[in-house]
Amino acid sequence: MKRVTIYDVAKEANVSLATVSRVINGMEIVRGETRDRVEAAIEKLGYKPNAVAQGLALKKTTTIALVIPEASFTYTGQIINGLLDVSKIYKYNIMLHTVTEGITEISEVIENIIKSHVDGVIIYSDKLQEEEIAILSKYEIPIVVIGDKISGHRISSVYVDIERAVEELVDSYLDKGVDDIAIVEDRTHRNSIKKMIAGASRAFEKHGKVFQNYVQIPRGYHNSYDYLQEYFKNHRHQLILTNRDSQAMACINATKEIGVKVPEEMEVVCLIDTKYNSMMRPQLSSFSLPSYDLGAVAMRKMTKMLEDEGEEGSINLSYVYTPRQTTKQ
Amino acid sequence: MKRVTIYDVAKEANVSLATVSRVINGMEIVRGETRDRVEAAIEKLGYKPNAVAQGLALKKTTTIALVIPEASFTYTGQIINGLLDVSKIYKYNIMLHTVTEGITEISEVIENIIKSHVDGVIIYSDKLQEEEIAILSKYEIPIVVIGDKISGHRISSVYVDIERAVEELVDSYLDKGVDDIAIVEDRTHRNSIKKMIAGASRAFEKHGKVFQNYVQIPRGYHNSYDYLQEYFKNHRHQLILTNRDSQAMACINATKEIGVKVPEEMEVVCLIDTKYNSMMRPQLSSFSLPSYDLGAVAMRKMTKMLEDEGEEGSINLSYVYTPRQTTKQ
DNA sequence: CTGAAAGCGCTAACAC
DNA sequence: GTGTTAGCGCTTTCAG
Repeated sequence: MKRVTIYDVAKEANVSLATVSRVINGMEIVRGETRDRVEAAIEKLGYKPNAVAQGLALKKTTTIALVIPEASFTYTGQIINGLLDVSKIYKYNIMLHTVTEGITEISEVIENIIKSHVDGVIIYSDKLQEEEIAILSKYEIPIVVIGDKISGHRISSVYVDIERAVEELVDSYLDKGVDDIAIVEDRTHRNSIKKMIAGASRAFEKHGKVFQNYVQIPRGYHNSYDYLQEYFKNHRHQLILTNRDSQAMACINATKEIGVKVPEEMEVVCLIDTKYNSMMRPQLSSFSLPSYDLGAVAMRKMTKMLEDEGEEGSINLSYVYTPRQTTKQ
Repeated sequence: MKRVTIYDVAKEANVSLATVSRVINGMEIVRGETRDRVEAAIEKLGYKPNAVAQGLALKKTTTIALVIPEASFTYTGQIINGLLDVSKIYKYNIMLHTVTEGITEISEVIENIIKSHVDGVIIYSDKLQEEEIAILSKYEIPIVVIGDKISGHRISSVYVDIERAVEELVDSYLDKGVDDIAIVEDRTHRNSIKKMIAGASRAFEKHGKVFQNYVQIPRGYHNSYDYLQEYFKNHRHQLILTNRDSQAMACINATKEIGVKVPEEMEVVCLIDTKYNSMMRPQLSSFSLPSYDLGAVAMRKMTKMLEDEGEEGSINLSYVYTPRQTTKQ
């Protein structure tokens, strides 16, 4: 079937293409009888407006680009779900881009996005590339950043204050006299880890102490598991903080085989968990960061920026700490 | 910064826009000196070709639409990764669409895709909507279906023969005299379940028996867990087959609390697992369907269809059964 | 209320 | 080799 255009419809309905354009755009000024005729023609021909041509004429593509780190969608999946649900409401399409350290040059992705003429871009990346954002800004593309507090001209953000979360938790432990606290520092989420450490440091400082325990583990469950098994042979901590549930599980599984009891001898808390947490034993105490909301709110913010110019700002989403079986109380 | 167009570049370089078009498309016929001048202008102005305009002129958007069920990216995530890696190589953009029963009308998504004028669409959906495929075909949009064997004019597919996988497994158990075998029938993956049952049925038939055990569970881990706990109070099976690792875990956790020993008293095998399988105890015996490859091969197939017309066909990807701790041997 | 025509940015013959 | 020009399909003044 040859793609039918607005001309075909116009001819069929015996009107000009301008009129057809008016009815597909729901303009009220078209006379009822004419409208019916056009709609009949559209129906008969199976006409669908060409979004590409509309995009050209309107300088507006109604699609926004989403940039995420590839790898485990276990975490980003929820963000995507939130984003898509909202994008559906506002009729935006989503162009998906992933960046993988070493594999995908982020600059290529940015280049691509610029060429695409998307209406905006939502970036969720652990390592926020100032430089890339600057380029996008130069082309005046509205940006919403997920996970980092940052704002500016045509730039908004949605984030969770990880630093404060960790600070509060560590603070409460220090109050109880627990001060052998360690943060597992994976290679994949440097930025988050930095914030976690900053939060812990602040809490320690408040107690006149200095925080310095971070355990650097290699990437991937198996590697970190092996590493941790070795590590725990001659290290012990009262509380371990990790970024992801998988890392927390690696710690727990590694110590289990050496006979360390969780939570009696070692407590464990992670920032982000997945649905698998409810299937695992012990169930991890976690902050359950609101992933779905991060996505949904980011998309909502984007639509606002697109509709009423100058709606920039950063939104701080709240978290809920949920103690489960890996902490004492 | 006002978006610079091909005209601006042409003026800056003192050539016609046709020449600029030639150099950005890498046509060799441009004289070296001219090319340099144009490239200098492009660089100076920060010009990026407008993909929308190119799309209109070429009737080719170099973007393909991906349709997946929303919800758990834990499984589809790998498919997406495979797809994106390949799409990067061939310079295609991915438009992400999700369909959720009850929330998103699939017909709306299809409508959207048609308007977008994508070059092709890759569909991964448990319930393959013949009707939707028919509509896409009508508009002559090349399709690659993931997970179902189907092909036709401009339609290809990439799948794993689940039916055979289950048949072989069940057959081997029947050979050993184990015949109290049940399949967990979740509400979410009807199509897969149908194939699993078909496979089991064939094996049973071969042994002069008839398969009839399917346990219908509700959606979601908690619901199914509760349901199964009730169920196992007065039902026992020697072997349980599930679609996802989460469902297998629900069975295991539900029976554990009643004192059923896995794998001694009950064996469990799932079709698809995730990275969490290596963290859980017991580790599930599984088929580990090649999710990443499904995505990668599907995308590769799509590029082939797009380049050389008439490359349709269906590709059967192989699986590997990996016995772990939930089966006896 | 409807039509004619210019223009969105780029490609692809077709001339020169 | 390089420029001219006619579209690609749609929106949007501006007339009528």
